[in-house]
Amino acid sequence: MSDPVQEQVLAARRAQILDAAAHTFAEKGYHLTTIKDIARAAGVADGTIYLYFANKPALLLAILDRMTEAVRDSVDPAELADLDLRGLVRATLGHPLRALGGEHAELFRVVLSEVMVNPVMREQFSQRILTPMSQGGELIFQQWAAQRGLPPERTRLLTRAIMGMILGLIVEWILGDETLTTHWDELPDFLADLIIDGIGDTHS
Amino acid sequence: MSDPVQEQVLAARRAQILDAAAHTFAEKGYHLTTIKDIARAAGVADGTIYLYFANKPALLLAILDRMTEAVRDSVDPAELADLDLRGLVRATLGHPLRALGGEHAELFRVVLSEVMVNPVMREQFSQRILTPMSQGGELIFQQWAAQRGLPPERTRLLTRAIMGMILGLIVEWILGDETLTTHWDELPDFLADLIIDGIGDTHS
Amino acid sequence: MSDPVQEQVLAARRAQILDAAAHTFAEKGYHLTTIKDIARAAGVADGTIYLYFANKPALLLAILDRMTEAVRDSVDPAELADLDLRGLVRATLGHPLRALGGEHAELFRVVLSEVMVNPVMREQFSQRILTPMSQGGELIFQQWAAQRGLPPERTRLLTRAIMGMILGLIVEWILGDETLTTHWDELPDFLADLIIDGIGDTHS
Amino acid sequence: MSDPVQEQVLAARRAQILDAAAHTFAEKGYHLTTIKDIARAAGVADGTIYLYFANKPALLLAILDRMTEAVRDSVDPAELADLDLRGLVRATLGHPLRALGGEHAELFRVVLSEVMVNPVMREQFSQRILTPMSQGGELIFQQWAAQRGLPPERTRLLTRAIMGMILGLIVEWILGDETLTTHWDELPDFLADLIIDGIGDTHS
DNA sequence: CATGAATGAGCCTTCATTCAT
DNA sequence: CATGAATGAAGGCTCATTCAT
Repeated sequence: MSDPVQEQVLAARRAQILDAAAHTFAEKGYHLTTIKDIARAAGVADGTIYLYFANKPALLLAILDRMTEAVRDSVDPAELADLDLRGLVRATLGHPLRALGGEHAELFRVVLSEVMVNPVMREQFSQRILTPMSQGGELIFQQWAAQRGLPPERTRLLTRAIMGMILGLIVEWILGDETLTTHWDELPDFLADLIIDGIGDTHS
Repeated sequence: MSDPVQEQVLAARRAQILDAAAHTFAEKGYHLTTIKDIARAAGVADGTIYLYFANKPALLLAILDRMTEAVRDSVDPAELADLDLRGLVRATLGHPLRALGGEHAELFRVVLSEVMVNPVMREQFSQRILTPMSQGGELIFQQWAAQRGLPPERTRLLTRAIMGMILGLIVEWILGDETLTTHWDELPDFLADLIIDGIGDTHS
Repeated sequence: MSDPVQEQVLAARRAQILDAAAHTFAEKGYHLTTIKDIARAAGVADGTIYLYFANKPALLLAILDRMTEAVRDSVDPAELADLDLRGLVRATLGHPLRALGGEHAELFRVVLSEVMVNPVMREQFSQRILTPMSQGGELIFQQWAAQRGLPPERTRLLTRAIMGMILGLIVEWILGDETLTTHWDELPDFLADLIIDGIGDTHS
Repeated sequence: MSDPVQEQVLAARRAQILDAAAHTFAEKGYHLTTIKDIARAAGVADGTIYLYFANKPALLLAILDRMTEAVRDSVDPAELADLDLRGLVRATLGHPLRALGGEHAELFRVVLSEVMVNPVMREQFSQRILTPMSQGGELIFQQWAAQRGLPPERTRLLTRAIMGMILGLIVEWILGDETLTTHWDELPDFLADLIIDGIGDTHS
């Protein structure tokens, strides 16, 4: 049990199964994937999976855990320290767009799909991904808003709006929007300008 | 067959089944709902459902059809005619937020969940909801963009960003964000201001 | 009820349904044919069929009845009267080979298939087709056997052997034997020679 | 997988299921037999059957395979080597009459019934049973026919006629002919005489 | 720990039959 | 008599989960 070598082996096997699950889920979707599919992809027996995970939903939850870490690790607070507003917004937008819009997209699609429909997953997703993002975003804008004398209510809505934009763009992208596929890399800049300057002709 | 009264009866029964399906899907999700569940909810026998719909997926598609009509009917072009930019944006945002965020939300959740994972549903959703919205949005901004000398590319991205914001906010709201639940009605105004003016300190 | 015109109409409708059933059974087989298939082919409603036939098996039984008549009608006792042995055998063989091997074959296939497995059909088939054929055959050979001083036992076996040959050849033909398809018309002559002369080299 | 003991166990279970299927099919017919029936008869769970057979038709095909082997094993070429014509014909007839007419008859009935109606089964039956029998028979008669200067065409028809006689007699027997039931054992001798000598009064 | 054969509840779907119109 | 919508029992098959080896 407490043998560190043994623990490593177990952790490795767990990871191997989770890799297989992620890969298969991404390919066929959660409901169309069978435990047998995952076992085959992982090169283990069906029963083995139940030595590492309680059941099929637990696999998806574990994948969500992993995604949580990936998102968390992609944020470097130090990096945000000396940026001006535009840089800040640009960075805030760029991270999730890159983290979730890249190769993890197929998996994110499956997770989000289940999150929308499964209460347990929804709760976990909110707690681990959405809430931290909201709070992080609010923190960033709070300071700036205080200087401008804006009510905190606005900050909260602003954060939601920006997060929504990110989430929605990823969804649109997942659904196959060609314009987004082509211009994905330009988005952070474009959106930062949009959010900061708006589109309005304020001088006329 | 061609008896108009009989046709009405059949249409009513179809609607009755579809109502039951929508209700049950919304409650338990698509995959956890059985045909028996729907039949019971509709007060008909299992087999009766197959007189009106080819199979289970067809029920979901029919629901998507219904949603399509609901969204389409909620837009009144005449209403948009003499609005200024701010009013235009406000209206553009308000419609889908109300149409999909209101009572149809539970259903929208199920549909979107399946759309993300099921190619057939995705195709239909893109064709019937997303593409019309994109084109409508682009049309609206095109004229305005032409006056400002902006490249059409920007118009396209702008449309996506705004649509994304709408979609993402609905998703966030579905996932249970309290701030959004509380301030849902203020969103159109708030977002219109954000999009037109931006948050930036333009005078300094 | 006793209105002769009305009776004609009813008989015609019954025949129309039976035609449709025969046609559909022949095409798809008994078990793969649905009442709806037959109704469509007959141009009537599903329920109408039950006004003329008790249930699905009854349709097959009625078809067997029809086949019985067809076989019976194809035999003309007068024709057999002044034939010599060879002619007699030839005629005896030719009739069923033509009656069941021709266009009725598809239907005969279905009937025989069900006869082999369904006790009720088997009983009927034996009573109406097999037994009459046996008795007819025995009658024909009896007289001839008596002249030769053969025991009646032999006559009975001989009849079975010849009937078996006919039945078996039809089955082989149904199963797609090419040699038989090509030489079907020569069979009566060939078989008559075989049965009468044998293949043996009787002089050596 | 490659454990020979385990393989034996699996083969035994497969046989056990196939036995149960054969028994139940023979009793109730193919279409009236449910997977549950077979499972119960085999003493296993429904799902277990699908670990050994792809689906219900596969069970029937496997039974056909078994019958093929039984027929093949019943033929001993060496035994036929030094027989005269009469002995040869007698042996040729006796084998299938015993192989298919004995205890396998019930099963043969079901198989033949389905063969007549199901293209896949028909193809398999032709390939595995009918064609080998034809070719075997042709081979046997060819040599003899060559000596007599008969055209090969006749040999082919002769083989079909004899095979047809066998097949047809089995069918008649299956359908419950009492004369055949009583005199089944005498058939090979009787038929051999009939085929070789014919019934004709060759001297008159 | 690993295996994978076995389980059996449960799902979607079909279709013969009925009966109100 | 004719219709055809409605019924609901039943069937083939899948697959998450267990447990003896």
